[in-house]
Amino acid sequence: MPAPEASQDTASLVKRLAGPSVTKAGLAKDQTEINQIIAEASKGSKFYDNEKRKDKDLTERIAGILKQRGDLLRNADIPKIERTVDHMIADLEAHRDLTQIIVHVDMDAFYANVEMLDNPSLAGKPFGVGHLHGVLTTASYEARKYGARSGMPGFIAKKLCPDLIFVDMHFKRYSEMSDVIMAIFKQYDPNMYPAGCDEGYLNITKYCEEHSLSAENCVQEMRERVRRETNLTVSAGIAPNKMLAKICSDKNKPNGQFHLPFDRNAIVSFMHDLSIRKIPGIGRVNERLLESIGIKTCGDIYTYRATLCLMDKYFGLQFLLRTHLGIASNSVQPVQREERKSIGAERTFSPLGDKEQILKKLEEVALELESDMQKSGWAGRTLTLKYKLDTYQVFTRAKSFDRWISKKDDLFSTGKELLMHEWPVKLRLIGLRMTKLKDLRATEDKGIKRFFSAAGPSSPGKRQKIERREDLESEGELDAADEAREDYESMPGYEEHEFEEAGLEIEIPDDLATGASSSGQALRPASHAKPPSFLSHTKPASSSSKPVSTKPRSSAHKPRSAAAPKEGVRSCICPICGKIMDTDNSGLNAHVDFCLSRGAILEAQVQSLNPQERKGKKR
DNA sequence: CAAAGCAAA
DNA sequence: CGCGTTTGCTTTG
Repeated sequence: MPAPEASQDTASLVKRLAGPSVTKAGLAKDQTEINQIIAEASKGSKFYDNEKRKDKDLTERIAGILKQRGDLLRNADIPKIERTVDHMIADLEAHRDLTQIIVHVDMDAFYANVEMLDNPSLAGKPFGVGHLHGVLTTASYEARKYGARSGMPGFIAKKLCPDLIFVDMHFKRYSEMSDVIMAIFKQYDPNMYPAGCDEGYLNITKYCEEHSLSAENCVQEMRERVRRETNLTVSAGIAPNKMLAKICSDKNKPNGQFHLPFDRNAIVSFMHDLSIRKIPGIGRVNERLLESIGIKTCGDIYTYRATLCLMDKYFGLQFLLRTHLGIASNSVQPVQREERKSIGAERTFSPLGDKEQILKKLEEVALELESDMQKSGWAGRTLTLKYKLDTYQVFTRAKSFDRWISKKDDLFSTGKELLMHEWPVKLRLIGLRMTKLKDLRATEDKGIKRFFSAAGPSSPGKRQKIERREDLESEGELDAADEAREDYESMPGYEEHEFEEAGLEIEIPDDLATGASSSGQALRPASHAKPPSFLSHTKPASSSSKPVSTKPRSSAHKPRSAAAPKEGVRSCICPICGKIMDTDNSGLNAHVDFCLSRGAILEAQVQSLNPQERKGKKR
């Protein structure tokens, strides 16, 4: 037993080292001991030092937040604030929608179980999919009992479970099986939303109606079909919205399902004792931030509502209130747009300091990116170089162009240019990412041209976007925009499934129609009720914290490009400058881009007038 | 616009 | 022994 560190709170560091996917388990009896072993195995490494540094940073950040909390609470009219928040809650409650039956389906230890299918001798044995020298993508349930988990480095998993067997990955197989199960799910909801290759969301309201089935029987039947046709098991959660369904699918995993009563009180009490860490969107950092002010469970959110209101900028009051109430989006849609935001490639290697060797890696990455971009038909205007020092510190350097980039030579030379500016460095990872993309395949499907070219939809590529917005009025929840990616042709390398709770695409508040504007809500910064993302650095208290100004300051806000314009064909108005134009969608987009970047540049310039000197260490 | 950081699959 | 990859999004400068 290692003696407690002399320094300070070792607990948070030990927990951090355990990795991000420690959440549920329900398996390993003594997580503490496991965490100790992990910490022990990591000690002395550069990775460990880096985690230690991050942990210290976070601890300091928390100290700053707590200090500010003290200042704010000192001269605040708590009862009044609480009344205000209670109004917000009533408002949210008034919009609760229990009419839709949402299901989250999640394959059990997907990769591992597929491997077991192809190699029955693995049954009952502890094994992990991955290499001893890499990280596990999945661990069999047997292995999980020892604390081995996905995302864990092989050698640590081996330490926890000496008999652990390492099994190679077979993406082709997983993808194949994925197609099979998705096809089954689609029969229950043609609009289902696949969230990765082994899970998805369904709205089975209609199916149940048409087949006179209860939700539970329906899901039971669906799971049984999957098992029959693939010999794989799937767990499911049934609830009135995606967040709840996601949480529920984990409740009786593996090979089980959980049905949450569609009842307000049942839901709120379900949330009451639920750890905030189970909420999709709340990760390790946000968990610690919330815990620092006393919030461990969703029930605690209500207890500390006044504090949260006062510190909305850090914690995202709206999001947390909805979480506390168990309210979230219940909109399930197919994968509604190919609006990809970025495309990139990166690679880790044993630390290198030699220029030629590093440039070689960069070239490989550039080549890979070019190939990917070509394959999927993209070009971009901003290239970002990412590099990780041998100390595990990560940096990014970007450069924008006035033309579209996609060729390897451009990628490489730009990446080199950006990198040379940082020289000398010793790296363990290098990567390139293109943003501000242009869809090379979409140009002629868009806008008016589409009316003339009755060409076959045969292109092997992607679908076009399908915007639709009318349901904005519909009431209840509604996502502003569910993201979705797709073609997992060139699949990444890992997925991290399983038992990690993992996320789901988060729900999106959409302050528009819902709550928000109506009643007098105080304090409503442009803070989306999105997931939290309450990071931000400690900042001076800016005494402006008066949650009592019954006026939502909505106007002075930068027009979020995504929220406004839709498929325009004829004349449209630029949401930024108001100019009226006759152009198609891509024309408008180009103009909007221009407007936005013009504003951003101006802003950036203005701000850089008073330098801030804050660059840090590096080297 | 550029850079850092969080989260999720 | 040697702790991954891809994407999206928010915040800060």
